[in-house]
Amino acid sequence: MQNYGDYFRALREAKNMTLREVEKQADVSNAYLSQLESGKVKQPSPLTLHKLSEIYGVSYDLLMEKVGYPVPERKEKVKSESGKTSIAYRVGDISDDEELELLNYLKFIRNRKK
Amino acid sequence: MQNYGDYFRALREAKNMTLREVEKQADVSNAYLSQLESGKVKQPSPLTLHKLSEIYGVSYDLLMEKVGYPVPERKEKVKSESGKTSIAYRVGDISDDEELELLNYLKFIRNRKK
DNA sequence: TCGGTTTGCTAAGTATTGCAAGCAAATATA
DNA sequence: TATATTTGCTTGCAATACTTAGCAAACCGA
Repeated sequence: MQNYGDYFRALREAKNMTLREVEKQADVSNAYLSQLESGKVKQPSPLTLHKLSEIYGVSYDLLMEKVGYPVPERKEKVKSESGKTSIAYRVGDISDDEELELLNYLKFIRNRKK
Repeated sequence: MQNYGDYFRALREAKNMTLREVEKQADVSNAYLSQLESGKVKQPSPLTLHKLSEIYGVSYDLLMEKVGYPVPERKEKVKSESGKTSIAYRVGDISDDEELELLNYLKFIRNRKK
């Protein structure tokens, strides 16, 4: 995993693009791209990876994983009508009692504001 | 959220943890955590966010989005004018301000019975 | 009250991301 | 051949993530 620079270079060359072409489209300097491809960059920022993923047509997740960032779990359950998952999702794990109190408090907040 | 430092602080206090407790579990210095919570850090690394997400029991995705990193594409993800993920995707109809209030109230709840 | 411990914070330092400028070799154009 | 342009690369720099060391106030038991 030391040499994902080669991987980025392969992606670019597969698209027959020059460093300066990628620079223009991704708004990332050709200097930095060169460093990236020669293994002199350890962990490019998620934003940079996101731009490159769009240009090269590979998934953002894949690039995140390539450079060693934790990758979000896919099976995250995220939606609920009752609001339980939703509140825990934003506030952290909570007990049923706490959930009830929070929902009541949320109601209080909203009535107060009116 | 402009100052997500408050959010991280609320998460920690809702768990009744000290900076040094989080430091131990996350292997992130208490000094840096303090800077993070007081808004002196712009974009903590994905690895740091991942560790904190596990300790605080919130989703890694949520923290990534909070600090402004691109989040992996999801099926029906819709962007609002502000660029943030829309309410339709976000679970529950909870604003950032409400979220902070809920976290602070949760902290109150948990300290109350001691 | 006193001495130790806890807690949050700041200061200073290291390492890395990413950029602007510019160099050297290859390639194109005359 | 001679000149200009393209291409990848290196150097020096600013910004920032993150650490170690340590300070000041609050806390706590004797």
